[in-house]
Amino acid sequence: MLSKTYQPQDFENRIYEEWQNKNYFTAVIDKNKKPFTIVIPPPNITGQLHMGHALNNSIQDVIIRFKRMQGFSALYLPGTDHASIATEVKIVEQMAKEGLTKADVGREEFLQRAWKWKEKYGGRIIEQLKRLGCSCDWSRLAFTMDEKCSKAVKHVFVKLYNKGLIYQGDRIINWCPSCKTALSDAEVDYIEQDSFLWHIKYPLKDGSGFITVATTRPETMLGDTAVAVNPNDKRYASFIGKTLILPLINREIPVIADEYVDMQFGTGAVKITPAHDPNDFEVGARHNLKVIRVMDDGGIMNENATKYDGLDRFEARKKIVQDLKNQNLLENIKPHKHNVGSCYRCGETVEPIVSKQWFVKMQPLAKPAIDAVKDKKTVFIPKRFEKIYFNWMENIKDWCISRQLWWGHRIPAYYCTACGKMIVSESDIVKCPDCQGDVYQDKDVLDTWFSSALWPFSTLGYPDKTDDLNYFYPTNILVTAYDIIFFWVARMIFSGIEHMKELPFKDVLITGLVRDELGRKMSKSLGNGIDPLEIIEKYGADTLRFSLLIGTSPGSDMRFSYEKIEGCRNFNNKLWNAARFVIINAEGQSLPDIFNADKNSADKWILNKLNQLVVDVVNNMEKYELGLAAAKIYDFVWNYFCDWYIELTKPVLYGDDFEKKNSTLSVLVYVLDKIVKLLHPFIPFITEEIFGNLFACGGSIMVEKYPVYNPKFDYPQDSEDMDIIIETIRAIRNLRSEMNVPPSKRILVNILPAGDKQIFEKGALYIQKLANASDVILVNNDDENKDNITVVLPNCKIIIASKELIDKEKELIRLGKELKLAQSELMRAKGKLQSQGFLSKAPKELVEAEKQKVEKYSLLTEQLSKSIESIK
RNA sequence: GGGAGCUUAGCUCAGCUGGGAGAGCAUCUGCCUUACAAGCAGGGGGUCACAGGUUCGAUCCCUGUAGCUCCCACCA
Repeated sequence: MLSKTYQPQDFENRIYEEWQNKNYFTAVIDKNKKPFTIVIPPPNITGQLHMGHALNNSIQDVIIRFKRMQGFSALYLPGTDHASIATEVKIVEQMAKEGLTKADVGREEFLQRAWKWKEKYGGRIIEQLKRLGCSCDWSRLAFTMDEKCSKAVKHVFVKLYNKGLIYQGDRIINWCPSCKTALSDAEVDYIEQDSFLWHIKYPLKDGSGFITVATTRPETMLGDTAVAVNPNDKRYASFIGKTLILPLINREIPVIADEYVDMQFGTGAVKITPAHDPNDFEVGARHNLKVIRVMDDGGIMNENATKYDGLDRFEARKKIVQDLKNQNLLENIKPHKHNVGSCYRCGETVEPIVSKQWFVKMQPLAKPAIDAVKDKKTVFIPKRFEKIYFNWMENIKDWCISRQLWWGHRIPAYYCTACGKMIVSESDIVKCPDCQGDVYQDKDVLDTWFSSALWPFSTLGYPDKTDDLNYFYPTNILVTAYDIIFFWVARMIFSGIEHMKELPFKDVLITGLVRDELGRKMSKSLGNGIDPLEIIEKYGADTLRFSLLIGTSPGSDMRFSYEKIEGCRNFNNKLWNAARFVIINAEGQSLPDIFNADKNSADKWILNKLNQLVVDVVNNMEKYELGLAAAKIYDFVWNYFCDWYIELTKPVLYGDDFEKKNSTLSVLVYVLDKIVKLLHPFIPFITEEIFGNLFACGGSIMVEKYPVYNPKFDYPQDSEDMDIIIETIRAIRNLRSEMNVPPSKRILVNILPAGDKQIFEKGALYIQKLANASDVILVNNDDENKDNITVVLPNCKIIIASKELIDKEKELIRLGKELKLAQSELMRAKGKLQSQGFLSKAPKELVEAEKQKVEKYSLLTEQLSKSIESIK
């Protein structure tokens, strides 16, 4: 027996265990079934479940459960990401507490610690996903650094290297002085900061004057190897080719001309520091300038900085500015806002520096990846995100993939200590193949996203041609937030094309961000994050899932709100109690088969509405319009099934005709069964619990069929008739309320049908019970008694003769209101029909409908006026 | 500098290809009616940001304006 209120804590965990024990999550390769695959965006092993995960995985789970119920062999492949930098930062922090550094423990021990850490904490988020109810195939749980994925990484690296798409080179890259590693362009966040534009005088060697340059980073001047001006700049024409003396260092540097210089900005003269600025690096390359690094990997000035050697870069800046001032070389300091790049992991200001790194050549990979999306082989939902994708792909630069970290996939390149030869190899190398000399492996590891890019196929066994890969690839849909389109989605697309010759997924469903109640991004630093687990504890996973899904739309951010959570909890409670009603009544009865049952008009009405709902919902689900689908079911359950159908069954259930009772019960059970099946993907636990109690057959709703349209239960006429009865009940209730009739008071209701009398004959009992009437009498004509209150509806006239209940004034006001409404409707319809354009161009049905409205409302107006007259 | 999104009831938001504005919450009135007070019945509340255009007809399509938000670029 179900408890009186919905208590998710009583069953969620138990049900999840049952599902696992029965292996319902394990996808089976079945040639008779179509596969449907989703690979999880692997959460970082450092992570704990946050609202973003909760949203993202709820969506994936809804889709996979829906497809599973539709008969697909549905695989929801879970896994975690080693998160190179993020994890390494954690380990370093952990060691710092023991007073240790990476250098102290060395690579081996560091990695041991990292693996230990992974074993201890890497599974946290997996357990949390289980609490959420995710039906992931845990037997296929993957990890970006497991054997399978590592094999794929090495294979791909070697393949791309041999193809000339991976190369090593001295290039300017983003460097994090805190993490002490190179970063890709995508890993740098730009934050606007208030700073200054320092104007510095660079004297000419011949003593004939000076050029003033403007810079935001005076400390880099120590690495200047030229000053550039625009070739069209008349102010500086005579300076081009002359030599300057770099202050503080006294290096001779040339004045060069380059189109890159914007004449409008600053002084129109730019100091060129090829080692510490990406643009300057380009200019330097064009003019064969020397590249002089003045900082080390920790952001400390080096020996090239002469007397500033050993100073932190920001200390050096202060000192240099002071020294320039003292030498009278500082012409001006202007406040200036500019964007400063910072490390996306630690927030430290990144330093562009020239360094030897590994790169992926992007042009050849990007081209087919752009075409594929243009050809709609992969579709973004919503579509607008395709622009973001194109924009990035079309302007892509080579991808810096080497990281000076220890936690990650080691680059499979080896160097011979004897002959210096470099060997790139999938298998481990111990001796140089040329000279048999000792070799050592490249010390760097790969960007985390290098392995993530292979995720849709590395997890299925690539490069081996496994059965899984053959059956489950390509995957069907990728569900992810918009903030990792560049990091991940784009890279998976070109990787899938390059290595599998097939796109990794058909659809990309982009989710929005879950913001806090004030609309702010949830973040650690703000401390405004809401823990999904706390919500699950208190309200249940189903409630959390439903609140994240109902009424939301792809790609747009949503606001978390406790009000919504409670609303969804209330819905679950409503569903729970509706189920309780059905189960209490149906228990122990032997019910007739639904197809043979003798169905009354209410039964037919709800079956017809259910059919419409099923069609709508499946349609929405197929298009991944989960928010709409959920809202429609919610509406049906509450406003049709509970508020009307259950109430309509009561006169039958509390009557004494057993046959009718059992027929109605069979419909109640049938509809409830479909409801919980429709809802199961969204709220899997409560629906399973109800299903189990409803049928007590030991089966699981998880493996039941998703509802489909049933042509046997199409009852358009009965449905329309019942709508009329409902409308009539509403009108009476409305009248009672406006007339202040106490709920306990029963009133006699006369009804004069406007058309088909049968509708009301069939519906009289419903009207009586639901409108609290002492009796309902069908009359043939209106006696127009002045003491009657009448309500004119399109299909009938309600006449109530209880004059003691009537307040004449109120009744006149009410009738006046109705008359006004009817008149405005009449005008509207007439107006439409007067337009020649409408008559000739609008669809015929619409014109016909308007004509009928004119008829209907003229009649209504006439009758209402009569009523008003009669009361007066 | 380039691009995207948003602006709908007091609040939070839906509204799929143009054919009479919706939900939840809040609010007001009345109800402990034997599934549910986490509830029931009824009510009030909107120039769909603004201005043009296309159309017989625009919340929806086009153009422009304003405000807010975000992404990309990185003029030193």
